[in-house]
Amino acid sequence: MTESTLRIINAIKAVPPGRVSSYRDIGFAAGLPQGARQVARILHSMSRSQNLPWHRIVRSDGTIALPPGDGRELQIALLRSEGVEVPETGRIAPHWFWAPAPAPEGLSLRDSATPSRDRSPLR
DNA sequence: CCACTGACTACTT
DNA sequence: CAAGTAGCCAGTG
Repeated sequence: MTESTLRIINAIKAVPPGRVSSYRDIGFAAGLPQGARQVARILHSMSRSQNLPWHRIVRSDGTIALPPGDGRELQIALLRSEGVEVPETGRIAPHWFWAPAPAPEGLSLRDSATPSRDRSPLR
């Protein structure tokens, strides 16, 4: 279990009920701007043992990552029970996204040297 | 130690 | 819109 894994876990736990966050934003908050897949891996393998609010994490475009029949329906139900509006289209509006707290100091998340691509807004 | 793997993303056809 | 491509990097075996 690495350092960054712990930060990712903490970032996930910090998402409040009734809001959602994305793999990408969690990665940013944990100091891993390119760590979306690591966030996904952690959710996949540790959500149970670490008691993570896995259902509050969606793709950066607002769609649900889980395929139908593999928890997708449950995730939608849980989100709706918290008050999050999940339209029939399956795309959650940006309005429900929670802005993660910046990572602790010393961590260079967004390096300003990197061009436009790391902070491009939702499509 | 090495080689996959993938609850992702951004870009390009 | 849909489909294909190229990076990403912590787990897992």
